[in-house]
Amino acid sequence: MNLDSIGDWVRTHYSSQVSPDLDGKEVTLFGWVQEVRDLGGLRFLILQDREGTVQITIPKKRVAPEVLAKSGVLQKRFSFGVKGIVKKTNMTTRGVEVVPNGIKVFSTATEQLPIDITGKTPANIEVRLDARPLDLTLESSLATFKIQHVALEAIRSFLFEKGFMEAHSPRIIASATEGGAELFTIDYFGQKAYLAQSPQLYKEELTLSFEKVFEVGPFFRAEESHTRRHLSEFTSVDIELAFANADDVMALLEQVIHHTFSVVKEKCQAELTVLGHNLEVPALPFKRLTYTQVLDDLKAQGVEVPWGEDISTDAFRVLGKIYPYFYFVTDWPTHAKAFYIKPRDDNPQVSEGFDLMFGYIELTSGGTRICDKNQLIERLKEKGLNPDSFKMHLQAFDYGMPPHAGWAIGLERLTMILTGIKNIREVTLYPRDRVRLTP
RNA sequence: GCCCAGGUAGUAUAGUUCGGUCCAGUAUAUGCGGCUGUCGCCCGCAGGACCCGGGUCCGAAUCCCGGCCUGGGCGCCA
Repeated sequence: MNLDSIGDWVRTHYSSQVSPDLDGKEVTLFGWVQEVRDLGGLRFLILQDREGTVQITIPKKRVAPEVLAKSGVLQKRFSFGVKGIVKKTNMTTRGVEVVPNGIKVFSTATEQLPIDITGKTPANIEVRLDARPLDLTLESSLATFKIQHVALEAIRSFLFEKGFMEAHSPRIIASATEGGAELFTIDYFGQKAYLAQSPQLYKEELTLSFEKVFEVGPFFRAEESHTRRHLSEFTSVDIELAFANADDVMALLEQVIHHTFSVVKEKCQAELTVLGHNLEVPALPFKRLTYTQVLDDLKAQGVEVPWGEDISTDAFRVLGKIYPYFYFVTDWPTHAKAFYIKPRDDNPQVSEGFDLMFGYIELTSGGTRICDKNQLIERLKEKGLNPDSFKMHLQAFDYGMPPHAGWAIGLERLTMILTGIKNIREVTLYPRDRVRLTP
């Protein structure tokens, strides 16, 4: 087959911009064949681009022979261009169609696609992920990642507005940031190194200089998790704020969430419709429950959790039924939290750490951090960690570590909530989990 | 790491209970033919599958054993 080059053709419109008021005008469209419906004397092509679809109508007896011939070779997913006249019509759902004067075929596709790109016969998740480049062309996939894009843009602009500086901490690190055994090891020129599980210590150190700092980036957990809400590589939206405590950053967090939901609801109505998701902008403030209150609520539901113990997923599922939307859980037992979380001054058994839950899913965790070096060393020891391993971090506490607090949002989990999609792998372009390393 | 469920055409599934009616049905996709207003187009025809290996049996998609692969739950967490 003879393929065409773009030549002097320049896209004039995306599919979504082809509107009835362009009636009679010539447009140049680039995209892919989503569907061909051939009725004999009449052929319909659905051109898809990243913004949507538009119908190309070919009345076989009334177009130039070369246009007819070109339109005849087109199959699903062929990349092509159309130069044609917009026609206002009540025969299509969009109210427009394009009758081509010229067609260019840029590239072909296999006859039998691995998944149904029109969404009539949906494929299972592993089939979709194996064919991810194609799967991402589905309107539902595009809608998902458009929403994630808009959400992240909203978060960034909100934080910029509040005076935060964006930072980039290392992914390759020399020792465990939080002391867990859940790090991936790598060979760093013969030296043992790790992939960062969080930017926690670096962003704390940056409060010395930047004061208000955030980072968006991938982090790595070598946990053999097998659930619909865990990844080996996930994207964290991390902030740290100097001269602030948990209450301050909780207030900031709920504003960020509120803003993000508002922007997505406003800008992504079409995408939400494609996904069939009705997004509610949450009312502020979010409910604040102490750990102890949560235990009482659970007890009332017949779920006994001894004070001091972690709350199991099953227990959170019960709690999520009582509080199906956003809620904070505060005042966690100190020993249940990471070493850098500050114990309360009035009751050291209880910490200033918090989680932001959505139903049973933990979306964010954060808290006031310890800024006193000796206290931090004590907490390291209590956690069974060796302060010597944290020497490089601890030096920051010799240079006037300010009181500070922060949190981390799981971007993929946020996207799940925004889209209503139940599997975290669907909202991740190329997910990495216990068994998946490709594509 | 522990536990559960499952592998049937490109895709999604029926059939597995209680072995024979299944050289495996349906939808969609693909190929060919037809059709001038489709938009889950329609009509006709065609090709296309029981994860792998072993076992039981007259007979295995179905039962048993082993392997491989996948999904999900727990723990952990974002």
